[in-house]
Amino acid sequence: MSFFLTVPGPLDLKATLESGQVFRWEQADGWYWGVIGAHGYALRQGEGGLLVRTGAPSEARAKEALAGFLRLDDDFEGVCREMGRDQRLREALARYPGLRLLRQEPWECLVSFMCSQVSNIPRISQNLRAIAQAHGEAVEMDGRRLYRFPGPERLTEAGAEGLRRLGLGFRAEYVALAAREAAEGRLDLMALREAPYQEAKERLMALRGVGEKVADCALVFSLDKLEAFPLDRWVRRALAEWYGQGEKARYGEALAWAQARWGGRCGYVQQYLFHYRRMVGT
DNA sequence: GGTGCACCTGTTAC
DNA sequence: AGTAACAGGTGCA
Repeated sequence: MSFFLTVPGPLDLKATLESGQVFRWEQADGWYWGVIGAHGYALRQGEGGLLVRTGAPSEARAKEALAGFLRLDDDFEGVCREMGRDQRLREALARYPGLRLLRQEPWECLVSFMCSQVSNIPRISQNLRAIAQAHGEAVEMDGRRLYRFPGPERLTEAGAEGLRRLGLGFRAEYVALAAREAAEGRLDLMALREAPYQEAKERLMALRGVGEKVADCALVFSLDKLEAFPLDRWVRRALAEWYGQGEKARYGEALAWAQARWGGRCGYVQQYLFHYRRMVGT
């Protein structure tokens, strides 16, 4: 099935899918291929929206899934107007209009950022593809084989050793432990969507291998906590160079500074600072 | 509570 | 081509 998805406001598909939020969307034949929920999708930039091909059962269901994934329920243009009051963000917005935050599936998102520590984007992608290919359910679409991300039960079976063989290194143990907690019902990620920021963050940080930064990534990219502000090397560099903040400031202090300044826009601001600073180069 | 080191291994930089 | 530093942090002494 194929159709056109009208999107209000700017949407830059490439920047959105390649700005380090998601790691498994791949470009081929001029389309971006990936899985949302149980179905395969191919997306392509269009004027005023996206060209969509999908194996989803109905157009209505596909549109609903895409609206959720792309966070079309956010007032993106309103957020941009507010961000535009800041000099640096205005530059970033001019350069990358339509860079969106995504609403990912929490389990894959958590695993993604557990895998991200002291790694790099090519390797993170490789790790996640290896996990999906080895343990995920295949989804056929238009002659391509895509994979769903395996659930906690399956990754519990795979175990730390199995994950290590896929190249996760020391992160394998962390993922295996989190998988077990989720599979046994001690970790309910979906429930954290309803919990307040601080409470959800504390639950995540109780997991081995999840510190403040990884927790904030899971919170902002999958658990609807747009006040989260993941502070990685790039964002710290941006705050130091552009806002006179100490690059070595304690996480909590830098976070408080950002939240006081940007409030519920922190998620979007972080994404723009990260992407812009990374594109500017070292 | 803060500091310094180890952790797997693919990329990247000489 | 080969080698060393570095990479979207975190746990632990």
